[in-house]
Amino acid sequence: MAQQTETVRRTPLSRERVLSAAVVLADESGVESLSMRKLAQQLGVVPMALYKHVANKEELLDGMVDVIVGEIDTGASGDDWKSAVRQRVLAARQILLRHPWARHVIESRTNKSAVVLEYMDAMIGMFRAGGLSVDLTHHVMHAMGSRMWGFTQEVFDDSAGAAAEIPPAMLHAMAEKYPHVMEIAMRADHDDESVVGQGCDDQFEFEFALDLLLDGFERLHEQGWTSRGRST
Amino acid sequence: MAQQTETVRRTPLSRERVLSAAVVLADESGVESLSMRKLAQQLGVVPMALYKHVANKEELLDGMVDVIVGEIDTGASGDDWKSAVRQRVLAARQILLRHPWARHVIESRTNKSAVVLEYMDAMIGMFRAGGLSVDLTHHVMHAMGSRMWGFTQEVFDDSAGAAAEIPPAMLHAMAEKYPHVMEIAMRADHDDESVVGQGCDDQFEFEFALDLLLDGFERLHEQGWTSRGRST
DNA sequence: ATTGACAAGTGTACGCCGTACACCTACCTT
DNA sequence: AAGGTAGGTGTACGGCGTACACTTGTCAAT
Repeated sequence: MAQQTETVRRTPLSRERVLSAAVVLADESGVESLSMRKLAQQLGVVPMALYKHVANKEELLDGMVDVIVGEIDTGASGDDWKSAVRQRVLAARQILLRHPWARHVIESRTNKSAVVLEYMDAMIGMFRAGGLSVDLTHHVMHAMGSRMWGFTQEVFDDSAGAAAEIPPAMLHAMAEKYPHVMEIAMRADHDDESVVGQGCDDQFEFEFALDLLLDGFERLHEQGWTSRGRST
Repeated sequence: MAQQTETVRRTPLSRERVLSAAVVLADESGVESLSMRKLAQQLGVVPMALYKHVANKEELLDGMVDVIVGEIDTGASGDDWKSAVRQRVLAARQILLRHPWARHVIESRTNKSAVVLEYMDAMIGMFRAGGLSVDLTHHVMHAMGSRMWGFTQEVFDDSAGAAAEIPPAMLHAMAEKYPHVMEIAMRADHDDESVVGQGCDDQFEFEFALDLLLDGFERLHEQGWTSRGRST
């Protein structure tokens, strides 16, 4: 009678199954509420089972980043380096936008996996192929910062969108205390002759900054930049 | 005999005392190991006592950011807007460097305190005083991102400094897999004719990117920038 | 001098977390 | 048939944030 262990013997765990379940869970309810226990439950397994596939939670997060970075479209393009980089970064952005938690996780990771190193190596290669010197490329990569992953750290919170729900009295008080902030927030909010609509257009802001940087890189490159201001 | 409750009745807690003790603790052992319980112990008090002065841990972190931001030297300068902003940002950087944990905390905060809003308002004011339009200033602030606090998100980890401790065999393997990364890492590492010394010079990288951005802002401003590419 | 309100600090307890460690069990190799 | 091994289990521990009920010390009004 001994029934076949269970109806059909569920598909076994694997590192891949663990990681992608974790990504799904983070997409759904945020990375801050992702726990080994909830992840295990989702997979119909006891928490400790996960530890046969990932060393610990840190490594789980590393793996999740790899999954995301692996999704980035790295289709080659024969364009000039600027367009190539631009295209790659915007492709990364498309992916990152679908996994809002990834921003935070990427920033907090300290070890770089093979997948991440490959991505970075390829991007460095784009600048080098464009003729930028090793040194200039080095600085340029630093200047890119997390923008190479397609996100800005949104220090400048979208105070505009929220303005609608703030009582007028408080709005007035804020306008007195933070006149410049309000000026910008209000403009972004109801500037009817612009495209923005609600709040401000994150995509526009991102491309604005990206192009500013790329143009700056190009200018330095054309001027034959060499460690200005440093002794030879 | 009843001794006077305790030798001398310790100085009472206060929000300020709690916050600055938290800052000290984070400076010493990192923000990730800062807990309400350890903080309480440090203050010679039971954990729940803290909750009379901060609502919860989130608010504690907010308050810690305020302490740091409050330290930033905001001495006015009569210079042109570019130098003024540059000076302010580098002042912020000096403070942030002394509190490495603040980077992460500032980035993860979602609510902006009065102190933070004041800082941002002042910085916006600098651009406006320099004659930049509201729109341009808006985009410029986005482009600054967390650089306005004096830090870059160090996505590009200092692989150079670490290279010294990696066995040559692995170094060789890495050079084959990530040639461009290695090229940069090695150059930054033992480029004897540069100032850099060990690894790469973070301060230089920061100023490089900051100046690139500021120069870009200036150029756009001089060209009378108006929402390029957007319909009127 | 008595009262009583109120702010500050305490003690206990709950539910969550990551994970060490010993165990079982199914399967594969020989 | 024997035994090694990889994958899944169960129990348990110490740490976390914090709810809630409590004592205590202080001071103003009576």
